Amino acid sequence: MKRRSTPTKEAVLDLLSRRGKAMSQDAIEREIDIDINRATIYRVLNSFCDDGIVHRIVAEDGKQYFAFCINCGENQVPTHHFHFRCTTCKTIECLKEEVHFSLPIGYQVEKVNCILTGTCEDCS
Amino acid sequence: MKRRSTPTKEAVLDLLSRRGKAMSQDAIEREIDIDINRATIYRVLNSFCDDGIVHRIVAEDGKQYFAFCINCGENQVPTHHFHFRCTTCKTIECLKEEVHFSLPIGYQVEKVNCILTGTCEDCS
DNA sequence: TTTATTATTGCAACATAATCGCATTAATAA
DNA sequence: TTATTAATGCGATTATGTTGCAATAATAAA
Repeated sequence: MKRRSTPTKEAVLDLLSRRGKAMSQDAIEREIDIDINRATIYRVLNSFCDDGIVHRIVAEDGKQYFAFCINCGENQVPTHHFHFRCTTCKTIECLKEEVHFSLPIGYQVEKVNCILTGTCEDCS
Repeated sequence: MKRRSTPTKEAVLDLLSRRGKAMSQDAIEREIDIDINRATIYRVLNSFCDDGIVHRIVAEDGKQYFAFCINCGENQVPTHHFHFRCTTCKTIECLKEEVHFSLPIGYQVEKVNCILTGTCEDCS
């Protein structure tokens, strides 16, 4: 399925890159200029994830957040880093801090999801 | 509000301790001997969390998992450790591996939630 | 032991996040 | 300019988790 360029996709990607932080679907719908349907936003975000353009973070509020991560290389395998969710300004940002771990024998990792929750610099 | 001992609470706690892994509400409802209402299970689990008897993990499937953690001391401040979610057997277990990180200045952490997802020893 | 207090439970309704089917629209290739 | 099919909007649906309320039952008090 070949991707097509649309105003919706451009607007979402532009917003994510301008914010520099991870955003949830509802935050995107609220803060974006144009009117985009909820399902469409999810579909666009999921396709971005499939293409490795943005990455998905699930916070301990159970919600998905999407980041056009500046720290991450786009096409290279991303190094695993911590994310910080601020409960005050409701944003999630990628930290430079990398996640290091070693696994017991026989365990195979596919995904890493590390969230620190609290108050960020701007809000404390 | 003083806690009371009930068959429901005992059954849930017993199941969690026997499993030794974190379980979601639906897994508990499915695997427990007696018939317990969904809302009740959530209420029991939440009260356990409030009392520090079990701890809550939110995986990257967005669901809450609850563990009567053997590695954690019960009353002491828990050290942050990684959790491993196996997509095959649908369980989450506490790893001994501790989470280490340092934060940028001005950031304050309240919660730590680190999930590794993949295939566990038994399933690989 | 009996009674009173109130924590606990079940049920139904509700809230929110996320997905899906389907018809329509529009981006791109021919 | 036309044909193809990806993208979109809409409504319905699924899933997770919570809440209000009346009924039940665990525990304290008499």
